[in-house]
Amino acid sequence: MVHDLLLSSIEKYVTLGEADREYIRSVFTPRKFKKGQFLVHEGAVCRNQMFITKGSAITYFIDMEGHEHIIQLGIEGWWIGDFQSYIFQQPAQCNVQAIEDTEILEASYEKIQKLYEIVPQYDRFHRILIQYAYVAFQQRILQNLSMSAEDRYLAFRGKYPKLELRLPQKYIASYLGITPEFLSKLKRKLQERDSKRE
Amino acid sequence: MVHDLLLSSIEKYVTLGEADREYIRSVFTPRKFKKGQFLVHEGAVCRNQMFITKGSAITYFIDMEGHEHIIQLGIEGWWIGDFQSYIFQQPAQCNVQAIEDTEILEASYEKIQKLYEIVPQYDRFHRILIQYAYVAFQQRILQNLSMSAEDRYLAFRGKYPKLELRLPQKYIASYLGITPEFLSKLKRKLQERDSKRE
DNA sequence: CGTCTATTTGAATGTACTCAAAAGCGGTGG
DNA sequence: CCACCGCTTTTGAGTACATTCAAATAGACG
Repeated sequence: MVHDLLLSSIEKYVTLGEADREYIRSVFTPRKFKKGQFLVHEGAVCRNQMFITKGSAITYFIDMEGHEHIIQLGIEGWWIGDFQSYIFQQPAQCNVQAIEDTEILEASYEKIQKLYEIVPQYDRFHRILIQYAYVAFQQRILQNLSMSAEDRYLAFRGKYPKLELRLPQKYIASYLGITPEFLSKLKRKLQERDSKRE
Repeated sequence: MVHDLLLSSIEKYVTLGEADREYIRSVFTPRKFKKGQFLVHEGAVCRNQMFITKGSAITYFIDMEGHEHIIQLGIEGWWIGDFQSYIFQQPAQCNVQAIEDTEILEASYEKIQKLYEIVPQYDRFHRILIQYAYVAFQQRILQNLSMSAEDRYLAFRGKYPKLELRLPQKYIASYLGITPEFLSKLKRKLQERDSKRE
């Protein structure tokens, strides 16, 4: 039911027995957030592993000039949180906020530690998850270093067509590392180019 | 002797017994590279975990315009390689190259898998290493998104004063995501500002 | 319907890049 | 030991990509 998306997401990477599934279900509890609510506040410790089952959320950082920069964004089926804060159980540099009305499954750091012991496959899963997250960050650094804003936007659209439609443009701009104004101009330029082609 | 730096680097994060140390020593074998030699070639699989005991090396990516972009740089006491290629044992997108005459300790993927079983503390160590690497990438993304080239350069100098002195400027520029010409201009501007202050 | 926020548009500006050329530096061979 | 070669760094002029600021327009929500 509620946990199906979570379990199938885990089982993409590791094989679980029915007992494992049952235990994982017992560890993760549902929670709802209204649009705009905070899943994690800057300065607080991110105490939970959080998996989105409905809606969407962003993790962002506020720099010294007060500008927001989105590190991570996610919709249902994705993990969200301040990973850095969670891993080291230290105060978060980032805020995590719901973009739509959002439902998550969450489990505390302590419960996850225990889960690792009882379901070693989950331990393995978590490691794989970190590795993928690491690789995703590396790709993002490479893109930021080597591609223009236009190319990054096109790559984003290609990779996450669903997000493009659901998230406000300003968040996509922030994720890409450009201003919302410039993204708007980029989009117009691309549209003009498209219409000329016909 | 040769393995001391490696062991003390591991023991910063986990506690080892003498038997553990002995086994780790047996797994890692030394290897030397001349300045300019490749530790890993693009397209080949990065088969080894590599730890620098002397010298320095960079991991870089070549984009479609033929420009190099440095993802990672390291001197003695640092791990180096194409982590993505190593983790998934897939062909590397990157080259890894010695900047000075360099000596490393290396262990194959298979040997490391066995090491995980025999020395569980090494398993734990490796996980911690990935977590730190992940966090470092996140910081780098944040810096690229929120800071000017000048601020990034100053942050780099503050964080890695040793590297600043030993590596050619063009590699530092590439790591920071700017052209060598522009870094040269930045340095002059900073010098002029310093001299005025006196 | 009115308010609040998000998006679009335009003009002026700034940061960083490209290209080209000169200067510096290190290694190598005569 | 010096001269030369190749590579790195510096410098300058012109340019491009992206930002800032301000204002208008469009959408979303109560």
